Parts: sequence; C-alpha cells; structure tokens
Amino acid sequence: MDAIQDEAVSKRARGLDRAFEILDFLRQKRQALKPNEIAAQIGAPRSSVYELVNLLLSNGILEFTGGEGRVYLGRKLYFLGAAYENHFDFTRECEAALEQLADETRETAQFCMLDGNKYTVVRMREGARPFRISTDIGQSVPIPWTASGRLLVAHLPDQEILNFIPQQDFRLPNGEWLDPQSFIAEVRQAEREGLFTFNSIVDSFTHCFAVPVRGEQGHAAATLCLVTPRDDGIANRDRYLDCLKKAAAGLEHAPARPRRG
Amino acid sequence: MDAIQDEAVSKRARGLDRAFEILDFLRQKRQALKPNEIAAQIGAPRSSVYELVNLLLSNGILEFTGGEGRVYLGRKLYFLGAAYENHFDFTRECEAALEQLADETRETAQFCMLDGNKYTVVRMREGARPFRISTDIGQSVPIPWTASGRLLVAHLPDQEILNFIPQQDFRLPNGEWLDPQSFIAEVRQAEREGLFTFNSIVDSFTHCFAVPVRGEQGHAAATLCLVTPRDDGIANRDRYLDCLKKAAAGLEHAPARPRRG
DNA sequence: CATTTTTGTCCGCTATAATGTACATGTGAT
DNA sequence: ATCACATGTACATTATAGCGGACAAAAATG
Repeated sequence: MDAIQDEAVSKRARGLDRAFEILDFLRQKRQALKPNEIAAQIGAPRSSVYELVNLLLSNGILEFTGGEGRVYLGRKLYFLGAAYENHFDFTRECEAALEQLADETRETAQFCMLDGNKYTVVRMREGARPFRISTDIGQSVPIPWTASGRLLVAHLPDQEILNFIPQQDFRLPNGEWLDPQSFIAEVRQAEREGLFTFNSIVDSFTHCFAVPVRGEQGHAAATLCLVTPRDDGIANRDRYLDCLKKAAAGLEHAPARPRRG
Repeated sequence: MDAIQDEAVSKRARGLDRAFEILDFLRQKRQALKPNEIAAQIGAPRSSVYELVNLLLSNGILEFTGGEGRVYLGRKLYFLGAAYENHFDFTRECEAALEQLADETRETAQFCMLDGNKYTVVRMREGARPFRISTDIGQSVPIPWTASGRLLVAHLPDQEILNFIPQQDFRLPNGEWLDPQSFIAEVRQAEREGLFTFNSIVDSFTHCFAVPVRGEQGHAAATLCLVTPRDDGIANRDRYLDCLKKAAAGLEHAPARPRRG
C-alpha cells in the first residue's frame, strides 16, 4: 500500500494525476491563472494542460474567471466539498469547540488536519487580544514545523513517518535543520502523553498547544490547538490543556455518520 | 465552443470523466459504497472503476470509510471546495442575506445555483413557522421544476436552453409534461421582469419567489428564493419581492475577488 | 516597423490507459 | 457438499490519451 515514488525521470503523466496537480496548484496559488501559466509553472506540456483544462472546464471542475481566459477552481468542487463536509459532519461541532476555546482562553484556537503530507489549518477562531495571533486558513505547512504535526503522524511506524514527510520539510523556516530522529522522538512523546506543546519554531514569540481529535480508527484524525504569546502560554499551561482536552472530547463522538445507513 | 453530444453509442470513456462520474455518483448517493457497487450502478467496467478508485484514494480525493472497503468523497475535495468558496466569497454575505430574509419574512429562504444542468439549493434558512417548509441541501433537481430555474438559464438563447436541459426533465413529478415552449416563454418573462413566482409544481401547497443574483457577466449566477404557503405568499407578494430584491442587491457587489490581483 | 514573447490551436506518433476476460476468494442458500 | 453470487485481483489487447513540435495570432519590446 505504500506509494511508489516516481524515481524514473518521468514517463507520461496520467491525466487524472495531472488534473489534480492543476487543481492543487490553483488552490495553492489562490488565484485564477491562464492555462499557459499553469503549464509553465508546474512544468507540464502545454498541449496536455490545455486539453485537461478544457475537459475540467466542461465538467464544471474549473471555471473561467478573472478574464483573459484565466481559470480557477469551479463550482462542482464546492458541491463535492460540501458533500464531504456534510458526511463527516465535523463543522458544526468544530465551530462550537473553537468558540468555546476562544471564550475560555481568549487565545487563538485552531482546528487542523493533514492535507496529503502537509499540515493545514482547517478552521480558526482568533483570540480576544489587542494584537491577535492569526494564521491563513488552508495554507499547506510542513509537518515538522508544527506542534500538531507530532500528533497527526503518530499512528505511523517510524520509518513510514520518514517516508511520508518530504526531506526538505525538516529544514525549518529559520534555516536550521531539524534532526528527523529527534522529531520522531517528539512524535512518540506526543503519542504517549496525548498532547504536544512547544515554543513555536516558526517564530520567536508564540507557544503552541495541540491535542488530538481521534477518528474512526482511534488515531489523530485532526488536532485542536491554541496559539498563545509565550509567557501567557507557559503561565496558563495546565488550564489551557484542560480546555483543549475537554473540547477535543466533545468532538470525538460524531465522526462519520451516513444519512440512511 | 458548443460541446458535441456523444451520439456514438460510446467507445471508451476517458478516465477523467469516469472519475468525476464516480465522484458525482457518490455525492448523489450521499453514502460510502464499494467499488463493485459503484461499477454496477453507474454501468462502468469493474476493472476500470477499481483502478480509478485506487488512483483517487491515493490522491486523497476518495477515502475509505464505513468499513468493508467502502469509499466516499475525500478530504482533498473539502479543501478544494473551501478554496473555491474562499475565492468567490459568497458565503458570508449569503448567510447574512438569508438571515435577513428569514427575519423579515419568517419564511424559508434559499440560495440556489446551477450544478451542471440541474438546480441545487446551496444554502437554506428555515422559516419560523410551526410547520416549516424545508428542502435538502445539495440535491439535484430538474431545472424546469423550480422558479429559480427560469432565471438561471435566462442568459442563454432559446435553442441552447433546450439543448442544455435534458428532455426528461420536462416531465414533472406528478407525471405531467411541461411543454418546453411554454417553459421558454416563462424564462423570457422572468428575464424581463427580473423575478419569477409561481405556485410550486412539485407540490400542492407552496408558492415560490425567486430573484436573480447577478454575477460577473451580468447574468444570474444564483438566485435568492422564498418558499411559502400559498395563501401567505400571495397575500404578501409585494413585500416579499421587495425583501428579496433588497437582499439580492446586497449580494451583487462582491462576486469574484482574487487575493492579490 | 521589425523582433521577440506570450498565448492558443492543430496534428501525428506511440506509450499506455481503459477494457474484457479469466481467476481467486468469500458468503450464503439449497 | 454444491451452487450461485458478490467481491477483489491479474493480465493481454488495442483504442486513445498524452506528448512534442509546428503553426499562427496577438501582445509586448526594441
């Protein structure tokens, strides 16, 4: 079941993969692009991209927008995403949990998941401070940069974790190199304790708290996090962790519930 | 630019199309299914479906859920849909408009769009009546069955409308046949007046009001609707239409707004 | 103007993706 | 036990999808 890396210098890409590469690229760019630009920037043959874009357009997966023949993600994707959200109905409880956390702690609260082999903030509630600490929703961040990351991969064996996370993601934003073995150690610690906290390694003034939200198979399907100023976080550590655990417990009951069954 | 209809009895289906056929099918079913079931129900070769499902699984487009090898729409779709929603940032204003409508009229208010060649309720706010009139979100409904349908296709020439809407969608739920020409006439009337209202043809007790929400190119990108008991609707017709138009006007300002541009 | 770059279309070649078929296993009915 | 059916896998065949490259219009550049 482990995916083969494409070692071979690349033969022909499969249409489906190319298509989702295009979609992911547009999502990452967060703006409409011309087919030509897409081709150039993802390094794919122009003729292929043109053909795929036209196919996706005619399916409603992409839409013309922004003029000049630019395309962006289409309505169909919204509908499909809404169906996912509806099936794994975490949104309602999730918002409630974040609200509760924000009320109790006045800190920024986040609900995070994996997106492929990256970490992503799915929903967020800003804290009530004069200077709020905030994050972009839906941005892909290397797993090792985050507290949640330790929890989200904890169900995997060591070696699979190392295969799963791209090498370069252990290079921290300040240029330092995070030793994968110490990362693994932190993962195991997080797994044992059911939480992870640290002074953020992506900046110099925040402290992060993360606890798992366990899914169907019992491993962390998501995390709830608090992002706080360092001194506040350290001062309120126990209380904050209690709040997080309470909120996470409230989320763990209604995972997947089909309509009719 | 007009799409060719696939007259030919069908040769080989393209992977991409098959893939999105699978996704749409799962959305429609609103439940996890085994690959085998999918193949049988959409009438596709089993081997093809198995291959595609595996591809989609490895991309995060589909996910195992519900056990027994059943699959359903995956997290990646949620992320892509969220990016769409974020780009065409209608959600916030949309909820506000529905809230306002529900407050002012106490009737069920809906925000509707086309999904391919079907009509879909994207968001809804139930009215404040003891017996609420409600609809399922995200269900695909034939365009001719709905008041909004008249507005959503009004930008097309007559012939293209007839090409666009599947023949069988003119068969109403009560078995009657709606003459396409009278449908077209209603479309043109709706276009002239900038609204459409009628006693619903999908049941015997509701009256429907729809006004367009115009998008980039000036045609109805969506509609705002009220679904009311017949007598209330007819009694309050003018007021309700005013409320709808006011709410729609509030939505028409922020259509597509790229992040940086 | 001439020249270069960007953008979109068209077409032939061939690697390969979609398919049909056969096979293997599990499950339940008779 | 035997049969029927549902479910998943493996493989050879061949229609075609992805690709490269040619062409041309349009836009930018000099």
